[in-house]
Amino acid sequence: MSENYDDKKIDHLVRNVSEDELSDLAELFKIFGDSTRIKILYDLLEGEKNVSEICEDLEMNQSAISHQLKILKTSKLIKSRRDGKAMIYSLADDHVKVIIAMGKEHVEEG
Amino acid sequence: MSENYDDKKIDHLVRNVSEDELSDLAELFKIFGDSTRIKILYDLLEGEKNVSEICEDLEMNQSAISHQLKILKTSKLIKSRRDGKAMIYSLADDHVKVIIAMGKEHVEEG
DNA sequence: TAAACATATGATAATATATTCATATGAATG
DNA sequence: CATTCATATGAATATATTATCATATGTTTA
Repeated sequence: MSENYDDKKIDHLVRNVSEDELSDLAELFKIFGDSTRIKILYDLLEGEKNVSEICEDLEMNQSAISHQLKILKTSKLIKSRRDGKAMIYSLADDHVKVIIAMGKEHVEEG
Repeated sequence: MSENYDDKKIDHLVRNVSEDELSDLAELFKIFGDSTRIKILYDLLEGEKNVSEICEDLEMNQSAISHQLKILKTSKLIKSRRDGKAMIYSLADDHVKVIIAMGKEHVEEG
């Protein structure tokens, strides 16, 4: 991540957002709006992990995790590669970190 | 808004987030994860508005809007004051703008 | 190549959520 | 003070979503 967010950049990003773009945004935030998924994303901030590791970290069963991994992958928030029998997942980009950080700041101040 | 988000600040915010905090974050993002609510929030970026104005802007009926306004207010994303017969709503803080901006940047690049 | 291992997937049931309709509340006004 | 206007709210319905269970797929290894 090499970007820097100041007032000017934020104002520019927020200008002229169409209804369709707002709907896309809602879909994106919906992905973050589930505690299982956000825990998976946060888990992957530590680095790439396979499904079993994520299951252990979250103390949840494999099927539930796999279902949520699929949703996260469809949303392009994570990517995967195969390593032998295992599937290894990692974050697709740095926005996850920024979005979590922004949310945390709001929650902290509330 | 007078803050500036750089890598260092973001990394610090993202450090040591507890399970409970992640659940709170999920709840926050869930609020953004509905197109009616995010449209209301975006509408209020223009400034404070009463319920009727929001209904017209979104072309939705008053009851649906009021229900969502209540959810937004409970989440402390908006605040309200009375002006005669009207209730006037406005954003509670600047995080809304930042969170929408971050989301938009992700959506644009996807 | 059969068995074991890791993950994915489909169906189901339980739960949550959004909108609508009807109506209640609260303020202004003739 | 009765009516109108603006908003809020409760109930009901429709829809979406999540976790679980059972099982399928794909990979390695004995």
